[in-house]
Parts: sequence; C-alpha cells; structure tokens
Amino acid sequence: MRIGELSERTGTPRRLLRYYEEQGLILPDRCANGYRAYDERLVDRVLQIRGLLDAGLPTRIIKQILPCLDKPRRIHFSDATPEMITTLKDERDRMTRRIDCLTRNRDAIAEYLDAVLDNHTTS
Amino acid sequence: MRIGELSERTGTPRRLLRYYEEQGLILPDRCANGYRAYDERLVDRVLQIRGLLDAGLPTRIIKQILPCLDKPRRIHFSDATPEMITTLKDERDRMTRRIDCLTRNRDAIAEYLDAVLDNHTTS
DNA sequence: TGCGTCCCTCACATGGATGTGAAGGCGAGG
DNA sequence: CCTCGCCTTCACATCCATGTGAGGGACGCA
Repeated sequence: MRIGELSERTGTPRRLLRYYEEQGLILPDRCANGYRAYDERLVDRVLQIRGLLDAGLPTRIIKQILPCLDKPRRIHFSDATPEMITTLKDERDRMTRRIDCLTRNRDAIAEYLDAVLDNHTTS
Repeated sequence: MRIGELSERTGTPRRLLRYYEEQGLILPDRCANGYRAYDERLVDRVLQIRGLLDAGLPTRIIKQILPCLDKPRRIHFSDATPEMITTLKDERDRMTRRIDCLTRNRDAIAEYLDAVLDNHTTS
C-alpha cells in the first residue's frame, strides 16, 4: 500500500511515517516511480511505534527493541551483543517502572472517579 | 527545605523544580529572603510528577489529575465539573492503553532476554 | 571584610516529535 | 490535453521538557 492508505489506517500523518523511516524504524520498499510501498504488516508495526512513543520511549530506543519483537519469534543472536543485552535489561526495567507509576496513578484516578460518580448518583 | 535539598532528594535539576512550579504543579512557600521553601510531602509529589512525565503525560494533564490524587482521600467535589470528569475518564483510558502497550512490549523484551540468556548459558 | 555557597530571575539554546507549506513529478479520468 | 489527487523532497516553524549561563542578592565562616 502507499503512504496515504497507511496514514489513514493508522491515523498517522504522512509526515510522521516519513519521519519514522528517517529514524530507521520502518523500511518501506519503493515503486518504480519512487512512491513508498508499505507491507501489510507495517500497519501493526506503526501502531506499535506510536504506542511506544506515546508511552515516552524515544525513537532511538524503539529502533533498538523493535527487532527483538518480530512476530516469528526467531531470535537474532547476532544482535545480542553484551551492550545490547544491557540496553534491553535497562529498558525492560524502565518500562516496568513506568507501568507501575501509570498503574498507581490510573487506579487513583479510577478510585476518585468512582467516588465522585457514586456521590453524584446517590445525592 | 530549600530547593537544593529537594533537588538532591529527588534527583531533579533545580531548573525543573522551578519549571514545575511555573506550570502550576507545585506551589512552594517563600521565606522572607525570597528563597523557596518546600514541604516534606513535595518529595513524593515531585517523584510522582517525574514518573508521569517520563510516562509521556504533559504537564498540562498532570496539573489536572494531581489534585485528585491527594493522600487524604478527600474528594474535592468543587473540582468535579462535567468537563473535568470527561478529562479524567479520557486520561484514565489513555493510561490504560499505555499500560497495555508497555506491558506487551516489556513482556516481549523479557521473553527475548530469557531466550538469549538461556541460550548463552546452555551453549 | 572577604570568600564560598546557596538562592534568585531572566533569557537564550537544544533536542525530539510534529505541523505546514512550497515546488514539482506521476497517473487516472473527463 | 488538462486537471486533480496523490506522491516526492526540502526546509522552516512550533511545542515541550530540559540545559546553560549571566548577573545579582543572602548567608555563614575564616
């Protein structure tokens, strides 16, 4: 598919699809006329990228962890340099901390909402 | 305590403590000489702010949800305008999506790490 | 008194993700 | 053939969190 369709199906501005490519996150083919040609699977990948960006990860890190997440759980041991392992462990722990923080605060918001809404209906 | 101590205890540059104040996230007292005076409780609050910022929330949103998270779970119904309720629900759901995305990807990283490390020790 | 360390405000700079628009090529339909 | 919509690249602009430094006041200690 071309950039317009991918943009619509992922709700992502074309500008950003080109930006993600520039950052090495996606690597579309090119048609003879120079148009970018995106594989069907890139829909999910773009959504994944957007989710991670929204969760605070920079493209630099996303680029590093994406290859480890490929669907056919085929381990690329060539990528598994010691520094890479360290990076992955660090990111895993950072993500865990983020999850904990978000969960705590989301639950507090939910609790507040429950209290407020409950009060509203019973008063 | 003064800004230096808070900075050390939270690992936060002074510059950012002033920035958070400018954004209305914290409201320190002032000593006679103009120095900022931070309450003990602000240590936790600053850490909470940093966690939320790191998780991708903008200060604008953090400012809105912070008051609902105060320790003495005393509901401020005055804040509970309809738009506020809507905002909170939206943020709660956004946070849930973030948590899901982070959890999925963190688990995938952990799985990859397990596989790689296991392979390393057994080969 | 002077020096060192903390604090203040103000302001400009940077980096990353994103917006916006110009200038132009390709291809389908009237 | 012309026009319209989609594509290309390039480049400058914006927002936000953060860095950095100048210029100066407050306080404590030798």
